[in-house]
Amino acid sequence: MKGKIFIIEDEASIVQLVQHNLEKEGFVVSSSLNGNEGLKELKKFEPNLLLLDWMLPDLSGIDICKNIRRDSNFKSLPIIMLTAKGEEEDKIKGLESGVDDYVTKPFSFNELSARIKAVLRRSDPKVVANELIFEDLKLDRIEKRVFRSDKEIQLGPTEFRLLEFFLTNPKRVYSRDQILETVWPNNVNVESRTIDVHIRRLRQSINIEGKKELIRTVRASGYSLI
Amino acid sequence: MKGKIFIIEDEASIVQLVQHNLEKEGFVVSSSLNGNEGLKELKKFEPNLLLLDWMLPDLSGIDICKNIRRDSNFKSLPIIMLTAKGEEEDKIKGLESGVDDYVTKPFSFNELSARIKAVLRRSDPKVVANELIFEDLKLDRIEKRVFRSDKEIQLGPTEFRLLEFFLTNPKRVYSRDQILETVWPNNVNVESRTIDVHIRRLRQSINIEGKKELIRTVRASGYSLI
DNA sequence: TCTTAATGTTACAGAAATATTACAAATTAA
DNA sequence: TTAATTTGTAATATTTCTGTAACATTAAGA
Repeated sequence: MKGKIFIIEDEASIVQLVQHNLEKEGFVVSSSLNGNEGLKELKKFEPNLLLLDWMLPDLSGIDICKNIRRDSNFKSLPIIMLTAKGEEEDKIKGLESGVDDYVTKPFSFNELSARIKAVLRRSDPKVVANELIFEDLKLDRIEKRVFRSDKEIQLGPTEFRLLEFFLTNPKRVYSRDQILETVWPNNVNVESRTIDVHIRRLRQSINIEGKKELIRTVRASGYSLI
Repeated sequence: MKGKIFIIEDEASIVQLVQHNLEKEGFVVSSSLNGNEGLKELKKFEPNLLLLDWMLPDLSGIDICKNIRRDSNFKSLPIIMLTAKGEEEDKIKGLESGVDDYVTKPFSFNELSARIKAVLRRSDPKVVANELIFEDLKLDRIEKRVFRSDKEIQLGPTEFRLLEFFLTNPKRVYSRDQILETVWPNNVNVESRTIDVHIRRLRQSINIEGKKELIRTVRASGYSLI
């Protein structure tokens, strides 16, 4: 079950872009171009998260923030602030007014999306997918646990990330280079053969007696989750 | 759903040729003959991929590239660089400025098209066709799987490429030389009779009981997919 | 029908890719 | 600090794939 997101932001183009993409991801979205009205609508809408522009024509983002925090119904509403580059970042960072995160414009939708999910995951795990599931394999991103057929499996950090990666796109074949780029921290240089070893370790961990192999080797191409 | 492609290239004849052919293939294409303007238009256009000339009158391709990579909205926009022959290939190859591929002029449209699709397939699989289908034969380029009448078939790497090749132009007859050029990695020398053997292996794999032969021998000419 | 060139088929050795193992260095926990 | 875990790599084993040569079969024209 995806959650509800409210946007208060005066640049219509941004609202449009974000709203459209979030809806495509399954969120229910409502928005306002204006601070005062936005506040009212927001309280009717009861979102799981608020995207809030820092600089609005009528009310400043900060004022809205404070207003919200005073209202016992919304005291713990997660807020992500949208700020223009260089816009007193320090103030916002240090801000104890209860902003959960902030994103500086211009931002890519993917970046924003990732932040939203990260915040929701912490504050309201129900509304965001924390579990990646494929067949009888389950990975919980919050609890950092992995299960095969309801039996918990112990993985090292790298094997965990590797499995997480495969689970985001089951069946798709990834080359060793693609795996390296995504699973390993940037600018780390490891031999591409190293991946074989981690694949082996992952296989060994997730293959329990009597269940089928889940990682497929595609010669000359790479690996995939079946 | 095909994607959007933007072209920045000052030779009008090239732009025309490429734009026309890409549109014929179903892409939405926009272009600019000029670096500075191109940058602006590009950001409005929001393409899935950029074709970028290496040498432009005003800005160099490299500068554009850097500009794009600094903009968080376009940080991961795939870029294919167009370069004249011998034009500091090494620099471009070694380039860490985030070019995804490059094509040297003069190039055939087919070559360019193939590169574009290969890059898109990695970065943005939604916008490019991943399944090649002919009668009851299906090849999935992302999952690297082949099915005949919904029954999965196991192929070695070369047989996979060979079938992929035939599937891009069913019914067309290819000579052994054409097959060699396209299916085998460049600068590899193999006997042309070797192809017969691979055809045999491919036939053996894709011919399932009760279904008709799919590869046709055209004496003195070559082979085709029926 | 005979001849011949082209294609089909088979088997096999070497090559290439992947799997496995062991170990030392690096990291983390105790 | 020591102990335990995790990581990357190199060395080795195993598997799978490739190209070729040798021989078989087929098709088409003389």
